[in-house]
Amino acid sequence: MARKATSQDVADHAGVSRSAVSFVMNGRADGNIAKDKQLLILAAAKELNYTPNSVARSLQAQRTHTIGVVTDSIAGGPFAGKLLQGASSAAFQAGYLLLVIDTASEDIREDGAFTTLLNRQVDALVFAAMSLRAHRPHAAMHGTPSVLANSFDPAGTLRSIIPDEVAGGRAAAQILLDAGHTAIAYLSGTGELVATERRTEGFNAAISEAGLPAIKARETGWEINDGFVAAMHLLADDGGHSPKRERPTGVVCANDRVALGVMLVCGQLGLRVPEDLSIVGYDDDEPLARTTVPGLTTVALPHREMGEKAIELLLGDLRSGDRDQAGGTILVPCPVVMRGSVAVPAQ
Amino acid sequence: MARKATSQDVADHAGVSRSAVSFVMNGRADGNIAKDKQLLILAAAKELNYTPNSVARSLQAQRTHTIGVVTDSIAGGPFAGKLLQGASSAAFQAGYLLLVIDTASEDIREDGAFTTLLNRQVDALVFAAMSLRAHRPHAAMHGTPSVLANSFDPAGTLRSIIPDEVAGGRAAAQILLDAGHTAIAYLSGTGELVATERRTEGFNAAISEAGLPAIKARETGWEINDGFVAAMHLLADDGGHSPKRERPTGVVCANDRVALGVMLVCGQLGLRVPEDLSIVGYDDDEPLARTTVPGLTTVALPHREMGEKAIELLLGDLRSGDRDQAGGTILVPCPVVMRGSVAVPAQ
DNA sequence: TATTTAGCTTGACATTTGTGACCCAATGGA
DNA sequence: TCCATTGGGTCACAAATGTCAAGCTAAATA
Repeated sequence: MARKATSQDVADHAGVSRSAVSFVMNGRADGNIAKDKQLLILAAAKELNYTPNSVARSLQAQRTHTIGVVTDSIAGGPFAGKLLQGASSAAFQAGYLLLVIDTASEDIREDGAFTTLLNRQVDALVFAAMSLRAHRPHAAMHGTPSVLANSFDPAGTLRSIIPDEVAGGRAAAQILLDAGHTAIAYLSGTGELVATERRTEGFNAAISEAGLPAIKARETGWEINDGFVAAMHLLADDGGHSPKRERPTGVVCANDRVALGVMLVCGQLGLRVPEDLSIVGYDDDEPLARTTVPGLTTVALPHREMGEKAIELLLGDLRSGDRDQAGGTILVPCPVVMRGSVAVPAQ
Repeated sequence: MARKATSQDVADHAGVSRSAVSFVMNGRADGNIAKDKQLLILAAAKELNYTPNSVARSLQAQRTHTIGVVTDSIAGGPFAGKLLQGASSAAFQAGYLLLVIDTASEDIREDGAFTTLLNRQVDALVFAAMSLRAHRPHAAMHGTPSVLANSFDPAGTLRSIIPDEVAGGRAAAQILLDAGHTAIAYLSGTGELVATERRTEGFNAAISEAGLPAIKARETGWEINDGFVAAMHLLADDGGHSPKRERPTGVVCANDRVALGVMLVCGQLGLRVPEDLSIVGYDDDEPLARTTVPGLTTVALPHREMGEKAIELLLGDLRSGDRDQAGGTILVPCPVVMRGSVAVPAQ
């Protein structure tokens, strides 16, 4: 394969000037170039299979059709890449490509990442965190269309796209309420994560609105074993020591791994899921939640959608030509994924 | 923030010509530019914080310092992105960035992906599959430095980087052999995957070299539940129906999810891991393998290393200026990850 | 003093594209 | 006949860079 054909090659081949080729390729031919010559040029272009050199085009137009993405860690969690996949495909459809730099959570690298992207003349910037957290946006993000994805600016100067965790927590509770449960337990995870706080807020709101007494969250870790231990305390018969402790018929878990731990305890104790205990997970940790028996009903984190939304927003900016945008928070809903781990409580 | 500074701006600011600036920035100043002017130019560059516009540079040099990656699916498996992470960081260190396009396993998109990347003048190409498989390389990959990662060309015209699955299967067996096990079971997964075949080949070789009788693989699926079911058959006491069936003291599993299923059965049957049964997984499915109790000893797939290796190879090509490379297969070893699920067998 | 030479500096070109300004021929109207 | 208009097409510029060849100044040599 020789050198790529240039517009000059096409012009020579068709016996016209390079400008004529350019006009045809950019849809400005009507009224400038005769119909027959248009066809001639088009034929020549096809024969040499000419496609404009997008580097030269970028230089001239001052637009690279490229969006820079700086991320925490591509391979971090189990849903790693879902956000990127959403962003990538939304961008590609609009003729844009992504330049992704992974800082591996080392803040020192962030500065280098942004200046590298700026040198490359990206049209817009995204900062994406792999788990929801506050993040002060880099200086480079002002003066170029930018959004934060799955993270938010404490100062509120930049738009941020985050999951609607409050609604998510509410939805998780509502799944059980709708099925008719009243004895509900809540394993909340631990730490001061903002996601956890908001989920708990939503959960409490739903319980209270349903007219049930407040439910105290039981703090657990985030792993299978943490769910296992917590469920042991929660479900095992204590021999009648504590007075009239009611065993819950449904439980909302901090994430799907914890939910799996609960499932395992049920197996051990001879409790059937969902007949004896309904379980709701969180995150839609796919290979896990889909392959348990029964499948885990869970509230999904909308990673893919956040990625798509981020790009949509930026493309809007680019079309309208705005340089700097006001801040604001876009909440993306957390859809409920119904599988088989929830049922009507036994009488 | 105004327009980015150009080399002309720096030249004006320092009172010299643009060429002088260019010389200084590219280390060709000695013997061409007086020392004091060099300092002057450097100062001006720093003050305007000038960095060369890499689009213009790319156009001029016919090199974009960009490598195109076409992939099956970024968010496919649980290790999705590890390969990309390795590639990305290796590239970044050398001043290259990655342009990644995800075809979502739809072959129709592949053509568009490659031509898009070619238009963008990428210096090199990678095709990466998320699970090991044969893949006929796209025409675009000839004529530009290219490699296949985690996939191989049936015609053998292109270099491919794949895990050394034979050695991996051998290593899995060897872990148990080294610990002194002789009663070993093998849950092999199912389907005609090339990875499985090679692992089995390696497993059998190790067993035979150890002087043990051949072990028949038990086909299972790939999920937690498949491991659960298989282990039930394998471990449950059948009440003495089959004559003198020896219970294995160690088991090699097709992947970590299957291994988890086996662990669960042990819990149910009251068998302790690793005292009563040693378990070896495969894949190093991280959040899972690390958080079981005990941690799962497993053979890791070298996704990260394959990504790094792919980039190293391509950077070598680019440095040497070769346009087309001969085919060949690079095997990347699968390292053993020792955790707690293997012990010396009980007497 | 004339001429070479070394050191330093700059002008000009090439990379490829899109586009505003321009040119030419022909036609229509005055 | 002359001017203006218009359709059809081209020239030249701008985008920012790297580099080669040429130019210039001052010192050094014959």
